[in-house]
Amino acid sequence: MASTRTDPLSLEVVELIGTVVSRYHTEYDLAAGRHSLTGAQARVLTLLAMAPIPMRRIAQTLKCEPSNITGIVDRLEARGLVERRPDPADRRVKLAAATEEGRQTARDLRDGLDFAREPLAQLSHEDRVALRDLLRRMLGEQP
Amino acid sequence: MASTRTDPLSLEVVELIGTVVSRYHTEYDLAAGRHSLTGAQARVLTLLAMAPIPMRRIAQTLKCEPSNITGIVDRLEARGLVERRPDPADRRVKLAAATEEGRQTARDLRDGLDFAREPLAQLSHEDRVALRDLLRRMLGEQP
DNA sequence: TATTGTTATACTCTATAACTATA
DNA sequence: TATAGTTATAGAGTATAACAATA
Repeated sequence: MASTRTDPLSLEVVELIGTVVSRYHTEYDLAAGRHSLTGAQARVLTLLAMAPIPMRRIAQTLKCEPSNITGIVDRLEARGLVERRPDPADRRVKLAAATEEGRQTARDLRDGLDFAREPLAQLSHEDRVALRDLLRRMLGEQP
Repeated sequence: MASTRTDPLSLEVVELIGTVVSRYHTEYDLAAGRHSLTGAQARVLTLLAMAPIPMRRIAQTLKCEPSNITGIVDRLEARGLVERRPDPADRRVKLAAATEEGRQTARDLRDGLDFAREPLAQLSHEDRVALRDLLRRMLGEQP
């Protein structure tokens, strides 16, 4: 088998994925902008809409330094989308949690992500099933 | 047919693509970092490695304001990876062009993008052909 | 007048290091 | 002493507005 890094087919797939990434990124930031959120703020809010988590774990999930999260949560908190709560089990920890308004904004954000509409609409149901299975396998998830 | 924005299959595909985007982004920035480049600098350099283009067109391609490009090209130029040239046809225009060292760095950057290695290696040749065709169709390119 | 690139400004994100309050 | 969160700082990316040179 040819190397996964140099054969023309793999290079083309990587380039196509690069195009998808660029397009997804553009539309994600657009959707965030409609709610006056930056991309980073939207990602944190989406995370917190699922469950309250400690500041440090937000940083781990987003792969950035914990000190950055302070400012991002500050700005989300100033807008009433997020709040900090004490952790009864460890008084050092602060749990960041989405407010009801924050959860609603997260839902709007997801529903407003146009990515699903235009590019995905090019594919039939069968195509989407095939794409889902390929992506699952590629990412090493369960079938 | 169910809405492309709300049916469970499409939502899962969008989520899977989100995971791919996150992973691609992480590895792209890692590859750029190995050359002491930021993501934005790496994207501009990759673009200029193909052909010299006016400052304004870089901004259009990257979907940002032209004023931002000044600083990014400044930093690439300070490292000898890029140079500004006059456009003989229009003295207002400056053409940004990769130097030989810049083109070599762009090649190293592409070859060092590990994305092709790990996730794509999970797929057989036939799988990659199928993925390529689905992505092409999704992005509205020629078969 | 319109366009190209730049400068100036302000905000956000990012990493690093030092600090505080807990553990 | 170790850890969680914060503050302070500096660099980079971003948008906006105003400017000089050229068309």
